[in-house]
Amino acid sequence: MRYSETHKEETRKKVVKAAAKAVRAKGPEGVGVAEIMAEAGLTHGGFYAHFPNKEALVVAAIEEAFGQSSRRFGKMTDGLVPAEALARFVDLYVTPEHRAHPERGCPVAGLSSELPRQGLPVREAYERGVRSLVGRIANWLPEGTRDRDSLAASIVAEMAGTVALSRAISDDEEADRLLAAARAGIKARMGIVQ
Amino acid sequence: MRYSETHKEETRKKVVKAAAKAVRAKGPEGVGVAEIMAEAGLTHGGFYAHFPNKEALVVAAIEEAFGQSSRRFGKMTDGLVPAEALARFVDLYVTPEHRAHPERGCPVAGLSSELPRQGLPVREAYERGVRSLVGRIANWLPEGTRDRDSLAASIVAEMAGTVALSRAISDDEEADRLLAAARAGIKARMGIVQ
DNA sequence: TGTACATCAGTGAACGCGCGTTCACTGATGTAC
DNA sequence: TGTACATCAGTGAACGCGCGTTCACTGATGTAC
Repeated sequence: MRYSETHKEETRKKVVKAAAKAVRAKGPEGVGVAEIMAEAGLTHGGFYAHFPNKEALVVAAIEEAFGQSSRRFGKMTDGLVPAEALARFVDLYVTPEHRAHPERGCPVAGLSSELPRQGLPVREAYERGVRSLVGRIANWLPEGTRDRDSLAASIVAEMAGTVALSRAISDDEEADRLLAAARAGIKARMGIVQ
Repeated sequence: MRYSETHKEETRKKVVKAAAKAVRAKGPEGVGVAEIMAEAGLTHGGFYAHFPNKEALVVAAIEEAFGQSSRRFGKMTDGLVPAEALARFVDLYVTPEHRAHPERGCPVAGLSSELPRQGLPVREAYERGVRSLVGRIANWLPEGTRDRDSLAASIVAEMAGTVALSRAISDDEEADRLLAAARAGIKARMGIVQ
């Protein structure tokens, strides 16, 4: 073979990573086939050797984006007891840093409003990602909690909604105050729950 | 004149209303000049007698959308004392009804993730709308509350984030449980604040 | 009172551009005989 | 060992379509003289 055995798979990964970044930064419509291929060092024609169409790339990109976020947050809360892990998570998620970098942030914060309008395969990939994130949070909630999943989903919604809204506020300091108020609110809520 | 004196203004209003519906349902990129003009009973060529470009229409549509939502929610909380108004607002906003109808819902819930990527005029219009909504909520918070605006913004983020996330959950009952959990959470938080 | 011209909302063809997708082709390597 | 053919990731031109924008034109009415 002209290329190593893993070559094609490596190329695919490069393409998906570039797409994961683009989909977070610019949304599903902002992912351009030619642009993504160029970022992976290729020309656009070769795209269809890897994916049947653009939608398949967006699906893979969303899965990759959730996977990346999951691994990053996983590492940072690893070994902590549930209550600490949850507090840590909130302190990592609801931050000016996260507000400033959608391109490597949580897909829920970056795509929440537009994703429900996508085609079924994309929505399904997104929903799987949401469920996985909600599941992680749910596991950190006290065992006796009633309807843990709904509560966890509600916390995810609150955090993601806050980061999304903070991005709409042009004044940095004002946005920081919103983020701080939200962190306090979520933590207070956790206190109530326990 | 061929048309009545108010004719052009009426046409413009029709166009803006159609655009306000479209921008909520499909986002700024989902607003098509030809489609909007057709909904107003006109052909696309006449568009530029009313707006310099599509972006100006999107700006007007966002202003209209916030205005509509504001008037609707205003009516429904009119005359209530602050705490009641806030509770009423939450009960109207965080609902299956709102989840099911983005096309007449709050622009924050429908556009939060994609709006920060728009051009400056659009972002500014959106930010004005957000501020107006936040201001309304802030006025309902007890006077002694520290940093009312940030707290109000955080509540808006929570409500809008919840509705947006609920739209990503395909199972209706599961989505309803999320909405109920969020309503309870927000109200509990209001209890803390007071 | 009549004629020529101005006004202006709206029409519809056309243009340009971006973008997803297709397809004939390339060129390096593996395989059959 | 050599020759012909198969394989396959990638190339780059071309196609088709949607969509924002432009522009010459229409036709009804108002105005100047």
